[in-house]
Order: sequence, then structure tokens, then C-alpha cells
Amino acid sequence: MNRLGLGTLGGDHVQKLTAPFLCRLKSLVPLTPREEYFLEALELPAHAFNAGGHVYAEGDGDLPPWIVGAGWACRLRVLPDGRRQIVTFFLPGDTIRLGDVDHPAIQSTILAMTDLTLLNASRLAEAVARADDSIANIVQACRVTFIWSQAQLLDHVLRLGRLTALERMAHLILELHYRMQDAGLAQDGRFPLPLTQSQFGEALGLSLVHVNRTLQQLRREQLIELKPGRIAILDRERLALLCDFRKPAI
Amino acid sequence: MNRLGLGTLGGDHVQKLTAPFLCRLKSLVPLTPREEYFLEALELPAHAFNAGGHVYAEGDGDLPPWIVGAGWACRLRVLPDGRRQIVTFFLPGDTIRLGDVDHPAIQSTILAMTDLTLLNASRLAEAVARADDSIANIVQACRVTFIWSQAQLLDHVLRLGRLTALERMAHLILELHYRMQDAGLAQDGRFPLPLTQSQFGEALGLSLVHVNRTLQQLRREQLIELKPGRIAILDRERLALLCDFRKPAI
DNA sequence: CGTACCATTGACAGCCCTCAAAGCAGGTGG
DNA sequence: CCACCTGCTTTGAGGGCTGTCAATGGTACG
Repeated sequence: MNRLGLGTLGGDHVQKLTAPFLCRLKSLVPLTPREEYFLEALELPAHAFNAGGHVYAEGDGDLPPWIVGAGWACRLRVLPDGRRQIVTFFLPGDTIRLGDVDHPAIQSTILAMTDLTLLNASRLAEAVARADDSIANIVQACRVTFIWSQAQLLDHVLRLGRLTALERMAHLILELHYRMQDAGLAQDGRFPLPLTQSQFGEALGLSLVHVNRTLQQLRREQLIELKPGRIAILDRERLALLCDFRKPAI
Repeated sequence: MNRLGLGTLGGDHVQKLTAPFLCRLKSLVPLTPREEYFLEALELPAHAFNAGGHVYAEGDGDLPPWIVGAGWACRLRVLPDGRRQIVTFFLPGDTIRLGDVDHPAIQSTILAMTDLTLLNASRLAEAVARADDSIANIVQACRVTFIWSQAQLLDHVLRLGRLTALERMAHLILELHYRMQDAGLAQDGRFPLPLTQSQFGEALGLSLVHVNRTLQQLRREQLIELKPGRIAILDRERLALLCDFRKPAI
């Protein structure tokens, strides 16, 4: 299909590309020096995808597990008449098909939402599957990561089923904020947000036009500040109150 | 809270209570005689819950994994203002907290939707975790079961995000049909459907009134027949076409 | 300087919700 | 046996949230 740019990048970027993943792990569990060294020594091969390209198309065979190094991806369902529903976002530091299950029965597609660099995590997956004692914390962190991804799916169901457009938007923004923060990519409520309003709509079950009006309302009420590609949360408490957002505890 | 009827039932019912689970396993993988004997020899203890009672309340400690013997349950999220969203249905033969993860972070409640009998599956869970070679097919079936439950979650997201009320209803009815069929509880498109219209609404993100009107439309168009507690699908093909329902393949 | 993509704005329609009231069982007690 | 209650279903009326259609502006890029 529309698969692009599968070339391997030079090794000098790899170090930085693992930073979000490492940061996220450390936000979940403390790592021993040995475990940190283990992760750095893995030298995961990087692959680049262009914005809009398929990481995984329905019907593809087995693919390796990935770690998102840079850029955003999503899991997507498409209807015959063109309606699209984004099911999951994959942010830097997130894992794809690691613990999080994948299988043809899932009937979904994984798409690069921006230019994207993924790290092939096969070697990590093998070590985690063996559950070596020497990386017990990493294994535990992967388990927690999986539980969180489940919680995020339930959050998504709640948003789509029971929240108004304004609430949905606030709730999603807060979720993305905390996830970017755990990956070390948010400072002081500000973080990169490379989504178009159309993509917001595809995630939240709203039309592009209504997404636009909803975002304007959040701005009018001094809750967020939005520049192309970046967002700033101005009043996290009021935003959380608006949509009953609760960050899950470990 | 509203926890009721935790008494243990007599052992003579247990045999029949495992039938839906056994039937579902066999619909996924062939079982060896030895595996069938293994399951029957487990003698899982049964617990009864009254309709409306909590199986698991947010904040409860660890509970055993369950197999649904009879009756329906659901996983539910509740908002402070009373809005409710059903996230997952648990039908006879389904497993709860087995493979399917649970954790306080999931922030949800498990409720008995009807009078309910659950089987404590701790002994099964231990055997599956050990991954004994002698029950390889059962282990495999549990893996597939988990993948299906993930696919059902994605289906639910798609329904809530992108389908109209009529489509949502048709899609859910078909999902429930196939699940009941795999459990050996549907014949010829007819199966017990103990949900109230209000519960339908809580699952599909619709109001009670609109559920009522939507069901009437499905009846008017000769797609389903509905009696209290039972449903019959009159034209499965047309119903599936209406909502792009695709049964996931193994 | 077009072209393409994204954000923005207005008008209008439609799906779905809320409020309200009336049937319709099944169960309970007098 | 009947009255009453409770919970579920059904029906009507009206309103609001959100979608669709259409057009404009802005910005990056070739």
C-alpha cells in the first residue's frame, strides 16, 4: 500500500530516540543501573515512515514490535463509506505490539500521523518474554504500560459514549498531556501537538467543523492556548473538573 | 456496597455451568479428551450474585478470576453526575479477569446485570499461567479469547464514535448473537437477551427513549423480532450490511 | 504566483436528548 | 380476587447539540 521510507537511519540518532521510552519507564518504576545499561546496549534499529504512511495495514503478516522514537502514530478503523475512527494514539516512548496485542482479528490499521521514527523492539520483546530476573523492573514496567493502555481504551469508550464535545476534547487533551509528560516531552503544561483538527475529529467522533468550534470555546474560556503544532494547558484543574479527568494511579 | 448473595451453590449445578465455557473453547480450538477431562475435574466453586449487585467495585482488592456460568455481567464506568457507560459485556462462557487484565487503574466496576452465577477460576488460571504442555490447546484458546475481547473493545469504540443509533444497535445485536452462538446458547438466530432498553442505552451511548425508537425501526424493517428477554434475528445478512459488521476470523 | 492543505466562519438541517405522561406486566398484601 | 406498587416499555412534543454544505482566509511550498 502506501508504505514509505523504510530505510534504516544512522546509529547516532538512536540514543536520543530511546529517551522518551526510557523516561516513561522511569516514571513507572525505578530502574537499576544495570537495567539502564541493558536498554542502552540494545541498539534498537530505527525505521522511518512518512506522515500518512502505513506502519501496519490490515492483512499484513507478522511485524516486529516497535517503540515510538519520534513522531505520532495511531490505530485506525475505516468503514467502507470512508468514515474513520482513531482507536489509539501512539506517542513517543509508547510501544506498539509489545504486550499490547495485535492480530488480524483486530481488524485495524496503524498509521503514521506525522513523520515517524520507530525502533524495532524485537530484542527487547524477547528479553521481556524470557522475564530475566536481571531486568525485573523493566518487565514490571511493561506490564504496567499494558494496563495503562487498557485504561486509556476504557477512557476512550467513556469519552465517545458519554461526554459532550467540549468534555471529550478536554479529556483527550489532558490524557495526551500526561502521556507526553511521562515521556519527558511536556514542560509546564506545554507540549507538541501535531494533530490536525480533522484528526481530532476522527479520534473523538466529531466533525472537523465542530472540533474547530470546540477548540475555540476552550480558548475563549482561558483553558488552553493553541498554536499550530503546540498546545499549552493554562488551567489544568479547571480543565480536569470540566470533564472529570482522573489520572490513573499505578 | 450492594454486594449480595455470595453463597456457594451446591455442586450438582457446576457441571452444567461450565457448559458455555467449554462450548466457547471448542469453538476456538479442538480440545483433546485429556483437556476436556482436565476441565471437568477442576470442580470450580460457584458463587451467586443478585441482579444489580457488584461483582467488583472500584477500589476492591484483588479478586479471583471468574468464568461466567449463567447470567450477564458488565464492566461499567460511572461519572459523578450519574452518567453511566457500559464498556464490556460478560456473557455465559466469558472469562473475567483471566488474561483480560484488571487493576485499580482501570477505574471501573463490574456489575451483575441479571441474576448471575460465576465460577471461581483460580485453579484454571494457575494451570494456564504455568502453561502446562498437557493443556496446550486450552492455553492457546485463552490467548485467542483475549484477542477477541480486544477486538470487541475496538468494535465498541467504532460503534460509539462513528455509527448512527440504528447502526450501533444492529452492530451490538450481531456481536451478542455471535458470542451467544459460540457459547452454544443461540439457535437459528434466536437467543436470550436479558437487557433492558436502559442498559442498551448505557452501552451504546444513547438515551432510553432513543433506544426504544431504534429497536422499533429494526422491527418495522423485519430485521429482528423482540420479546421480553429474547430476541430473534430475522435477516442476518441485511442486518450485517446495515452496520458493516464483520465477525473477526481466528 | 498558483497550489494544496489547514483553520475559520455562517447558515441550516437532522439526529438525538429531555421532559412528560400513559400503557403494561409481575409481584405483594389486604 | 382485587388494589396497589414498581419497573419496564411506549408515545408525543419540543429543543439543543452536532453534522453537512459552502465559502473565505492563511500559510507553506514549489
